[in-house]
Amino acid sequence: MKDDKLNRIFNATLYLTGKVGIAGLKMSNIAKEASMATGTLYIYFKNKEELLNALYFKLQKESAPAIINDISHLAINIQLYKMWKIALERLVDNNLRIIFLEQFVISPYISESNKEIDVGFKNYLKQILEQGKSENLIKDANSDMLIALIIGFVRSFSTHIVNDCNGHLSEKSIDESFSLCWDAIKK
Amino acid sequence: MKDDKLNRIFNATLYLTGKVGIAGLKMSNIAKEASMATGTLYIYFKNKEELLNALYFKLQKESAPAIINDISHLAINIQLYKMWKIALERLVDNNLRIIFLEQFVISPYISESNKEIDVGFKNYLKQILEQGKSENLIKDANSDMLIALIIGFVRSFSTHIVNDCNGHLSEKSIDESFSLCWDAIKK
DNA sequence: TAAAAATATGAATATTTATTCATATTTTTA
DNA sequence: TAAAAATATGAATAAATATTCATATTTTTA
Repeated sequence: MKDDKLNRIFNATLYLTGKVGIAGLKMSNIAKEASMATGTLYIYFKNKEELLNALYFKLQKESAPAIINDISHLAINIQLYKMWKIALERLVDNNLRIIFLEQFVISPYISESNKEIDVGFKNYLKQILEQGKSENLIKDANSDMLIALIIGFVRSFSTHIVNDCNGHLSEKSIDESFSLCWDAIKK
Repeated sequence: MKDDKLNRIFNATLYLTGKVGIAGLKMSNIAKEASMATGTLYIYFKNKEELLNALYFKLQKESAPAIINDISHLAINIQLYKMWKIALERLVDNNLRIIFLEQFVISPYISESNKEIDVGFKNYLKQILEQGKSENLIKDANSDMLIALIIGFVRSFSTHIVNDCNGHLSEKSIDESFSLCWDAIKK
């Protein structure tokens, strides 16, 4: 199955990036981790650069919030809570992705075309925040500042959960952390 | 002057890490950026690994908060404000350091001895927060969660200032961002 | 099911990049 | 200030790692 091989390659790459960083990534190790011969990697990708760019592209695509339309009719704080929950759960489940994405964007491997793709998450968040401000629910602070708080916190907290709590994220943690977040941004 | 050469090497390494990541770091480029011959690097460092570890060690040492003792008699919110301000200003001034540190800790270059060094900042923050809880000023939430919010926000916001505001950090920004932070953690 | 096509292998080769070293320059010593 | 020591140079070499390719295996086609 072709997709299976691709996934094995991608998973191996993510796993190894978390372990040794992009600086330590070797094609031979990726192949070994994916249980295949080094040469096989070159059947699926022209070279290392294309492999990494393909993975980046896939991760970017997947990180687009799938739930945007379903929640737009809800109250702002509920929308934000749902986004918070989904983002936090995703980050905990996919902590390796963050490491890869953050390193990749400043690595020498990133292609020009991939540079242009950007997370819709931020824009969507911004939109909700602006609406919240107009409804007088959210502080009238600079949106970028509010976004920095939300995104910085969710990332930092998810890393803590992964590193110090063995990846176990309780409902209580989700609710309490969102509560902190909400207290910061609410009017 | 020996120190000058060392600084040139360190600055070149930081600069290039910001530009191409640790994955893209080449001894020849470091030398060129520092305006010296490649061989000269090997007079100051045994090899690439030692150069990077030395830089990491230096950054870690410098990041220890120098002002701890001066402010411990002040009210908790003032202590936190001062720490916030200093941390934010430092991060904006030294954004390249964060990039280096974050990549380095999971790179294959980090030595065992350097793994043990850790930031006193978190511990100090924890201490202040615990005191704040006992004085009923800070929410009775898990300290690691509060720390994640503070550190995540300050990092994320400093990155925004560097990337989108040309590194210009106004007093207003410092105060407003701290105000968000304080609203999140205060009782 | 036999030939053709596609996929897989990993040792051999090519490429990149770290490191060395013979030589040159600068600084220190006495 | 002249010899000795320290520092600097960058082309040559060594080492690490990406990529290819002759060969083997598996899958598809008809």
